[in-house]
Amino acid sequence: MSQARMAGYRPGECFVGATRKASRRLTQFYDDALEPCGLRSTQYTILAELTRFASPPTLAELASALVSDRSAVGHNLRPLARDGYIALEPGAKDRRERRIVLTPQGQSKHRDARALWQEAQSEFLALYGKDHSERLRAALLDIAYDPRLGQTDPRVAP
Amino acid sequence: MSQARMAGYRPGECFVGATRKASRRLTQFYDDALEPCGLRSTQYTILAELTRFASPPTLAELASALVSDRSAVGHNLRPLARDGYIALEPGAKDRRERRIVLTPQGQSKHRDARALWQEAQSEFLALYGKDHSERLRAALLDIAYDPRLGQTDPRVAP
DNA sequence: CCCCGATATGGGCATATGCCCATTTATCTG
DNA sequence: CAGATAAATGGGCATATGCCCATATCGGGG
Repeated sequence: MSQARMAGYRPGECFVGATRKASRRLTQFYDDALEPCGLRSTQYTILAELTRFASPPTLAELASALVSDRSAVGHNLRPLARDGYIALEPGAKDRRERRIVLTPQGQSKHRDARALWQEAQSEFLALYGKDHSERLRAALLDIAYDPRLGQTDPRVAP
Repeated sequence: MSQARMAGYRPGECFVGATRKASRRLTQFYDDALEPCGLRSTQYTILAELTRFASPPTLAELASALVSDRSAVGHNLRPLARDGYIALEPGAKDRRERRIVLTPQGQSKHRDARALWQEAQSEFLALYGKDHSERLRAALLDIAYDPRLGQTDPRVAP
């Protein structure tokens, strides 16, 4: 939009609006950085989260970690499974479960992507400063994991 | 996920990951609050942004204000147009433009939704405190409108 | 006035997100 | 153990987001 039209504009005061705007801008920033490896921010985040579990998580466990809906995670896994980065294995004890396994190709892709991610991460830190950035991230994670703001998946509610 | 499995889990350090997680949680919080009026957070945000313009904006102007892609905004407008809350009028001078007009029904719906939104907003403020909330929002809007993080729409790039 | 490059938008595709409902499997209760 | 209940997931639908390409229109240089 032109500077003239932008002049009278003031961003709203809505917290979800501000968060979603920042989310879109940052997604573009990280997507640009990850572009050489062919992963989107969401896909990189999923591979990275998988490496944080001691053993392959179920869909519900990964969804909980990602503060996302189980079905959404299920959908998000399809392109990754199609490209061979993850595999879904039936649970050994509970055969309703699907354990999400990072394949060797997935581990390799994660290492490649991590280097690109680190560049974006460092650039962001350089732009906003370590203290400010870390306070901001802590505040965002407080919100993300705050059960007072609502259940991530209503099917889990008591 | 069970407390036992959650115990060993630590959220990542990625800024876009944290922002997207917070975005998903807050979207659910505001969506729940807006549910009685039938609007989603995104839709409420669009109606609210439209009231901030002195005259009906073009798609590109609204997309810029929302830190979103022009095509995405075009798609987002369809349900709102279908339900009669907005209308697209050809630009008077430049007939390539579509000016986005808030209809009387849209203005009415916005008023109803705003009351519900205000409740969620107040509840959020009560949970996180005025100072902390406002600092957080300012930090997020800084990021959202920071051109150093990338163009929102590559078609605008030089 | 006509061509040419730039601009505003639309269509199509892919991924992202979440809801509801159906199916499968586990567990509990009598 | 049979039936009811609960839990884990998948399928289908709708919206959200963004990319690429096509189309319509505008504005400037001959």
